[in-house]
Amino acid sequence: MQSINILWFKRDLRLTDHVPLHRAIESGLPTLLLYIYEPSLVSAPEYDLRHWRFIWESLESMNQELKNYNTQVSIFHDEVLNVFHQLKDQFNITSVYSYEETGIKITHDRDKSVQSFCNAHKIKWQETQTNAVVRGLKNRTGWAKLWEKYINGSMVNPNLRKLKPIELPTMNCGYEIPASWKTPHAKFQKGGTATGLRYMQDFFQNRIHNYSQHISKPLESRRACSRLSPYLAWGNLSLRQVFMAQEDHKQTVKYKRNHHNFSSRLRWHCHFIQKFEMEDAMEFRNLNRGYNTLKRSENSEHFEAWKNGQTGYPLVDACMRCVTETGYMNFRMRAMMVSFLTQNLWQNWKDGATWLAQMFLDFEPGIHYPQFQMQAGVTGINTVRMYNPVKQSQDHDPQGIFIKQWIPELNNVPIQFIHEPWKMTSMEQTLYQFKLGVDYPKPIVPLAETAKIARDKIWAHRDDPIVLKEGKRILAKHTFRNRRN
DNA sequence: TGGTTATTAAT
DNA sequence: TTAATAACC
Repeated sequence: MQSINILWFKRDLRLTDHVPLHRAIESGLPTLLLYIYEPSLVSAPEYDLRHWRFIWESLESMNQELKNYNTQVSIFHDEVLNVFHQLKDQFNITSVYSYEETGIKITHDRDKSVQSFCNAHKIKWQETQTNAVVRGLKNRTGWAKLWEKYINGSMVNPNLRKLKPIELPTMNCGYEIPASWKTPHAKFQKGGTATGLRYMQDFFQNRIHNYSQHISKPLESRRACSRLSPYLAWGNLSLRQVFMAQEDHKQTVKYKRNHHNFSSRLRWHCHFIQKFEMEDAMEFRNLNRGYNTLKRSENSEHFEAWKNGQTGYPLVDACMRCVTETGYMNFRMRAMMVSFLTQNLWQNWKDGATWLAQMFLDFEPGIHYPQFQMQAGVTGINTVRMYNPVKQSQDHDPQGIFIKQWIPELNNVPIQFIHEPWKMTSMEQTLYQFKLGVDYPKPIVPLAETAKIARDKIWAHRDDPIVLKEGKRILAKHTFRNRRN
């Protein structure tokens, strides 16, 4: 039997700055490049067609480049262990190389079973640290230094010329790859390193000058922000690749404020993933278990209204519809959507987190859950930020252009009512041929009242002894101790 | 990178 | 009376 190594791609769909691929190639053995679509992940509620499509585009982009080296990524659609078992029957597998994944429970459990499989068959599984996320830390002491070390390290570009092609026998591995995964969709960003690089170059050359000014605006942010999030989430680009490009470009401009603001957000990226890496129960439970006793309501009608953009609050509804259609939303509006669900509608964060995971093309578990819980106010260490959608609307979409783009029912509503259509009198509704409650819903909950109730409850609960005790634990584990407060 | 309300300072 | 600031949720 032929001895081979396996390079198992997960959320690292690229060929540049790829340490495991480099190590696999340099080992000297022929390396099988492998990607596996897993049915158990495909059926998980966090994932959506948009993700499988993005992955397909990423793989195609890799295979396009690999043509020059007479090889391809082998793509399967079956459970990982089934694929590994069949490969083991065909080859003498020496090592499996991959990146460490900070994922949801399904992928974590799968990794544990892969580890047992490897142990049982004397296969060495060599995992490499992903970006600046460090496995096995007990607290954050020294983590900032590790981040610096990673970000200032050199890129590791594998020598693809050394790849030795492998004849793969016909294998009976699971299912066809659905045609819908291979069909591009114009409204979503296209996957692949080449596309990611084009976004990056365009950002630094043409768009970053509006970054700080437009970052909070639902419409303008779509152009002024980098739009690199899906390429980072799926590993089309490495974090330091983006960071270094930013540093290089910063040297060429006079005003560095935008670069500074952008790079500070690149810093936050690994900070949150590290938090989830060290506290993966956040996928299911409140980080601060003191909040378990603060009960939320369960109202499926409210939840459905939120999901479908039918809450009666124009900016909330526009954002929800937009993210469903396009997979992207800027940070502030994401925070507002979550704030409305968990504070005004007083719903648990879990179902909302699952839904938006599905909708965000850039779904990154390690950022998603910590952010969601912070916004839901269940960490006990962050101040609760409750967004007023009317104020956000007046501040960041004053002309209602974004709102009207996503809520055509409001097309007839004049600008003075676009943020608060419920304030139109029946005479004005007749005048503008718009009927509240017919053309567009009345607000499903009163804004000021629900906000006050939520604020009072959340803040009263801050003094709960378990919240305080947990707060201390969380601070010690997840924040930088050498800092004051 | 919140919002609301009470308090104080500035006209 | 209003703008700025602090306190509180």
